[in-house]
Amino acid sequence: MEKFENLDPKKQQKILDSALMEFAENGFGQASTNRIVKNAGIGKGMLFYYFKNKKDLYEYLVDYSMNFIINEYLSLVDINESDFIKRMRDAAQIKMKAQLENEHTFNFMGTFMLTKDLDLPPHLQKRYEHLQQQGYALLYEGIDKTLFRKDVDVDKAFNLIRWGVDGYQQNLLQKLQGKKMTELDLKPYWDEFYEYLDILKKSFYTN
Amino acid sequence: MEKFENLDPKKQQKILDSALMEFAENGFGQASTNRIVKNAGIGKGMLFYYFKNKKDLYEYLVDYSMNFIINEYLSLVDINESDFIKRMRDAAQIKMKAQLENEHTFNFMGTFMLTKDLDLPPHLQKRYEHLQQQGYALLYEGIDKTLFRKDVDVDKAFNLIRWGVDGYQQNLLQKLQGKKMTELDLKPYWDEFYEYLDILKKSFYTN
DNA sequence: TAATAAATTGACCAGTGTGGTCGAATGTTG
DNA sequence: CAACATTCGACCACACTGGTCAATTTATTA
Repeated sequence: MEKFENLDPKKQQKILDSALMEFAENGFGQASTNRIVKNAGIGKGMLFYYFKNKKDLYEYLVDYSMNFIINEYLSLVDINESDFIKRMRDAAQIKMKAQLENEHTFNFMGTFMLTKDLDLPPHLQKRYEHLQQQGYALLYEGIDKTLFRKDVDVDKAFNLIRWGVDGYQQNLLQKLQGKKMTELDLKPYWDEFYEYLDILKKSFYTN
Repeated sequence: MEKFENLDPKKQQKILDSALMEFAENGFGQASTNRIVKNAGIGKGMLFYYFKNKKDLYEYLVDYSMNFIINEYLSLVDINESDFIKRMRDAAQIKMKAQLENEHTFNFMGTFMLTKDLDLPPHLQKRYEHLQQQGYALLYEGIDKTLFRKDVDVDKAFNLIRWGVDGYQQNLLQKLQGKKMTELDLKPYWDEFYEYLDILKKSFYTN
């Protein structure tokens, strides 16, 4: 494992990306180590020089992805912002940035969370539950419910805002798919996003 | 092909479900005919007695799925309903019903549409484009825009409503996943859905 | 009932891909 | 030079691939 971590970061990332992609698209069982090394541009032997076997590699990826998502997303969102829409705004921007910088990680984690085709060793399982809990807190903890309209069920407004934000994000990701991220100007998209948020605010908050 | 269509419908469906599932989960290339026959509970030979090869089977499934989605979903939505929210309500109910009755078809069509790992023969390609067009019309054709609030961009309201409806539907499907559909009482869920729609109406229509 | 036809099976085929190993070659350091 | 770390891909036994087909069971007809 240390072998892999002392590698040239560029190469490291290429291997990670290749593996994350392969597992995300095919699940653990159907994923092919041959394809991984081919797409990573390394010899077959190296993969098993860095990781002792397929499962070991997979668990490393789970660990890596969870770290990434916690460090580059969840822990960066200000949980003290009690205005739900503002918090969603921050979260969306942070998430989008992380997602554009490392889409394979998010894809991998996404399919991992909803298929779970391998049971994890206890320490990873623990960390996974912690991550879920942190994701939950991000959405629901410490929100100021007094900002919402009185004539609308707060939880429902909650969900509608969430679905709206997610919908826009999904939409944007699809539009940006494949685009080179270098000097990609996101400003107009954020402006549009803010307009959506204004509408949501006008619709679900007391004005 | 006629061989397959003259089969006992129960058995027919079991084979279809097995194949739809296999292709949906693994794509054309990675899908295994061995797994298909095993899960369908038939001998290997029969599959190639009904369909001349793997590709033939796949194309049959595409055709079948498109027919299903058009007949049991798209063509049942009243395109003359000009109230967007009402049309979305109808569409959601029809779609949900179809989806619960035949989830594998929707899964298959879903992954097919966004991966397209096989190019279709022209007549299927045509039908596919027609289906996309029908899906578009369902959302955008003949909507009465005067119902919307004047101080909110109509297209954005459009999208927010769409995302809200999709979000709820997604949410509901997940909750109902695996549940037996026999005597499954959807009424409370539709009631909840209507409450959401009321909120959307209150928020985005002129009152 | 006997004869014919249709439906069904799974062992079998050659070929491809599997996760993983290892001896040899190359690079690095002292 | 020697000792060691890194890298490769041919190679392994084996599992699985899409597809075939002789043999058998089942249904239909005469």
